[in-house]
Amino acid sequence: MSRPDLERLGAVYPRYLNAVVLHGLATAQAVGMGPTDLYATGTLAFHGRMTSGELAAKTGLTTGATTRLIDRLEQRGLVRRVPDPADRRRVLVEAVATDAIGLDDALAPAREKLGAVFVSCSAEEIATLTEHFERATPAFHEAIEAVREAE
Amino acid sequence: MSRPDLERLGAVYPRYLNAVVLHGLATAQAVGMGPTDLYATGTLAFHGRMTSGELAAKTGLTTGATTRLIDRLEQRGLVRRVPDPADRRRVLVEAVATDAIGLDDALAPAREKLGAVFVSCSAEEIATLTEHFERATPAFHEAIEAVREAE
DNA sequence: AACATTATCTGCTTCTATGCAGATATTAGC
DNA sequence: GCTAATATCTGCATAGAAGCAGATAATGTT
Repeated sequence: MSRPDLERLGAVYPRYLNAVVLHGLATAQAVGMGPTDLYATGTLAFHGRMTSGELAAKTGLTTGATTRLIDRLEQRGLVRRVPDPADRRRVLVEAVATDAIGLDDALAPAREKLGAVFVSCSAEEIATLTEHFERATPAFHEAIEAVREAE
Repeated sequence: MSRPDLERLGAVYPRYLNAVVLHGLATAQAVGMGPTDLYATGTLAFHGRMTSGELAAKTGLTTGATTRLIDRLEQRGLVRRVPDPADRRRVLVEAVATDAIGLDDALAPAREKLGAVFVSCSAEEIATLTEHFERATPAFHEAIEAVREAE
């Protein structure tokens, strides 16, 4: 953070991240689930099919806890267990494309407020932001792995 | 989301938010606290002094649960209770400027990976990003309030 | 001065996520 | 085919967060 323009970013960015995570926690509470459950569902939706073990690795839970996690999600109809035909020990888990939980409603305020922020941007700014998000996403995932390994 | 450039953003952004929140959860776990506790501490650090009641409102907890929250944070030396001289029923809570918990270490990977993303940006792009974060932060806080009220 | 209101704290209870260790089922290696 | 390794599941135990209702203390209101 030596460049002068990065200075200001260094002050703004932590507050921003704090707000994003707090919003995530509030959203989970609004739909009546724990944060882990909600964001594991997101992970499944974005990543696609995944074995129980992979999900355990991504969430940082033990395999036992992950079984229970999947149970909870399945009970709510958010997720489906599919036996892996190639290896019948394994269970593939996939997100169901239904909002059985009112997540859309819970995210409505964020969509509205953030939408307003984005709409007022020029096409060029949107391009810059989109590219940033695209690059930041894997960076966060790598950071997650690194943090978990550091224990 | 009608503009063509917003289309792509709409696909990228949810994944990005998911990654940010997951990283927040992993960080909390790494420092051995619950997500609420960690991000309440952040809120205190950024907002400055705050009464117990205000903190309760910001976290969405009851006042009783907030008392316990402050107890936990105080025990870890992250926070200090200061009696309000103007109104002695009230307790002001303020963040202590010490990293008694290894948060800096836990955030190191994110700083590194994200730092790499930012450093490769032009000054103009950094300006765009900084401005966006500045505007998105209050938007998220408003969304949090809206979600809480909607219950 | 008496009463109502507000702010925080405490005792108690509950709920739920998680870990751990062992069970079960399947595959892989020799 | 027998043994070892792997993947998921189950039983049990625990810890910890959070709610609720009542207690305490301070302020404001008439």
